[in-house]
Amino acid sequence: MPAARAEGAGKSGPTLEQVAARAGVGRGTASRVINGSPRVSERTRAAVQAAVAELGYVPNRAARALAAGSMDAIALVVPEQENRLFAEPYFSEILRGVSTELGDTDMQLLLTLIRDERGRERFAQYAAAHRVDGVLLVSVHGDDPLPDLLRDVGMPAVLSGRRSHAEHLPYVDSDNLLGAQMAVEHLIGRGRRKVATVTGPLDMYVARCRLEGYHEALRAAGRSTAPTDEHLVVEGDFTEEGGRRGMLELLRRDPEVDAVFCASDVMAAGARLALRETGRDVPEDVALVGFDDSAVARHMDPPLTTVRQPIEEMGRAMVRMLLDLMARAQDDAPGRAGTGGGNSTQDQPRLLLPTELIRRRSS
Amino acid sequence: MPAARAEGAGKSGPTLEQVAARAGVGRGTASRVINGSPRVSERTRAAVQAAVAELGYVPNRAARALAAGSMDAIALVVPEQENRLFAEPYFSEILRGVSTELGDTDMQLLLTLIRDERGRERFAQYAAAHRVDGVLLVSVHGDDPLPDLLRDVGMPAVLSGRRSHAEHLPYVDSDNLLGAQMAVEHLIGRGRRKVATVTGPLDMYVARCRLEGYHEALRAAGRSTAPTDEHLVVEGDFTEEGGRRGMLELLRRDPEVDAVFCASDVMAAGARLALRETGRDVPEDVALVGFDDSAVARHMDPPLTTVRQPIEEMGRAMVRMLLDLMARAQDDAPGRAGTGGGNSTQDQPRLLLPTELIRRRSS
DNA sequence: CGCATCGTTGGGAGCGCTCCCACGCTGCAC
DNA sequence: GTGCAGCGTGGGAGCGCTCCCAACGATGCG
Repeated sequence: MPAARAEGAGKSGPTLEQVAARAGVGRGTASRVINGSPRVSERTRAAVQAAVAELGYVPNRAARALAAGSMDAIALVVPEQENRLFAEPYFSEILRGVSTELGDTDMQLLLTLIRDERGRERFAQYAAAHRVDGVLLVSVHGDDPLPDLLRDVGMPAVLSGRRSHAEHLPYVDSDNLLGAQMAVEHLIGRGRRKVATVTGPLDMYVARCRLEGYHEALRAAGRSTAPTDEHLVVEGDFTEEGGRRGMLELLRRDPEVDAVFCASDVMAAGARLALRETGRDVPEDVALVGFDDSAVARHMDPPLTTVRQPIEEMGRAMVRMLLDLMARAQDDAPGRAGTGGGNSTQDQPRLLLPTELIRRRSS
Repeated sequence: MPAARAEGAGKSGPTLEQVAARAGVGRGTASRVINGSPRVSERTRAAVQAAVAELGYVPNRAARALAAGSMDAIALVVPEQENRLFAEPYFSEILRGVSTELGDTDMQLLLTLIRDERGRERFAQYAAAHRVDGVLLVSVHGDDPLPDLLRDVGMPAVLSGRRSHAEHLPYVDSDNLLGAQMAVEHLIGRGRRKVATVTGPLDMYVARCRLEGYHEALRAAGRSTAPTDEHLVVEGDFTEEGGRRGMLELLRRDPEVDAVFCASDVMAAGARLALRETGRDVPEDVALVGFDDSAVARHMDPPLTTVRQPIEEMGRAMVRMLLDLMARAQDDAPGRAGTGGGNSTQDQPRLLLPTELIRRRSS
């Protein structure tokens, strides 16, 4: 047992070279073992692995990235628009899912909050220069140029949530329509006669989906969806105050409303406020259902029936999808132009995860 | 205006070499301009900057890191213990602060969730190999070996929150003691006679601080803090159910309790539940104050009086502190052993940010 | 028995950058 | 006029790694 220990005392750990030397093999061979190449004899592999363990070798990412041309890192990009989605459990759960799924890889997670135009541009440039291998885009607005920009420079990217029905980029989304439909069907099933809704801002696709789910449920129940009944639909903005105002407006239009589906829990909280102000009980006078199953829902009085999305799973799925895209990009690059496979830009991966109704006392 | 554009078509952007060539200077000079070295003539600087702009040059981080030995990246480490602190606004606000402050640097933010022992070890090794330049540790437990390990390998690190009164590592914390004291003084000021408290888990320093603030306020008001009054102190665990049980226990010990300071909003929500179960009104029968000013507080019925910490500012301060430490480490390394400065390990930077009482209807 | 083949292996050639040494050149003192 | 700082500057030498090609011994075949 040679007394090899005094090397690389202060700083950075041992190098591949040192590992190779200790294992009595060449640099190339050591590299092969570490990267799991099959073309190595069992004996050699064992020797190198022993050396790695003894020296506590950790590959230098920078060197690896430089030599291999890939960064072993993906960016999670969060546009910090009014930090709405940010404080919600949404973000942290996505993060947890992403991180969990990434834990098995030795891919790095780079977190990028985009605050303004300047930040966006900076990131765009950064991505264009291929400083990351892939990008996860959380809650992009429909008019954000970033997604298409990324596609143009050939940077693999996955969206959380579609921007429109015809989303042409890879995405993972939850089934907002069906979720909303279930919520409203639940309300109808409880015998409610006048089921109204406070929608999200209708320039957001997610809001339109939930509204459509509302309509779908009414239609399925054989109830009119005629324009004359549109007075039971009010557009909100996903804020508490918006929910409150929406509820007040509904009550003004029709005091006999006995159920409201709010397109977000926060708006439901606002609606709850309005109901209290006007002396109505929940759920006796008006049943309330939200969407998101955020903390607010559990803590409302009464606890709010709501629709849960599998957010953590969405994060995980996004990562899986992105890694897949990255591998595909990797394979496509070297030569093989028109193989039999035919991965046209048309078959972008997409995934719709199921939503679930959480019944609580508000309905 | 030469028609130079067809270079580096598909992949990665232009290199320093290309920039230098275009500017008609050497590689070294171009590097100097880009890194803002003062030893460059004005003319040359302008020429290089023009070339950079024309080519859309973005330095290759990997190469820079490899050559310079620094990674231009810091890690934000979040131990994902029961994801408690994670869902709270705490985490997202810290993140916002960190990200904002980092926006001015071109430092990268690496997010690392540590889920288990294995993850911890992995990160420790990672850090030991100097794969990042600094570490931000969020909500470490007192028995976590990571902080000291980082110090041992000379990795700059800043904690959010002390682990004990004698924290010997750089930290940023909020004034929990004074915050709690203000809360309880407020309760006393409102004429409450029997002010109780549900603490956090007392093996956490933050919980002990808040408890001490409670005692301090009582003492300042000339009220007994004798052991006989300890029946007004119940240990909770920062969970809703813990708060509920704590409140029930308090009520059992003394049904005439008329005010409770809960060491977290979530526990206050639990306490609120218990009060409702036992038919007590808030604030008429029992006044309630929480801590954190989380979303729950605003949405409780009635809205919860609570203590706000400047969390985003804490994030920013942590980054500033860490960058400072990193610069210092940078300077210390080259030669200059015992300069006049005398930066012994004793004067670790530390910062205590003020807390603020947010008055709402629950008190 | 010689030659092609295959499974392994060693190590050179960079990846793009920073560091640093050496090289003009100018300006000034001698 | 010679000497010598000092400023800008160019470019070599790596940083630690992966990629790849040549080389090697052990086989298998004609």
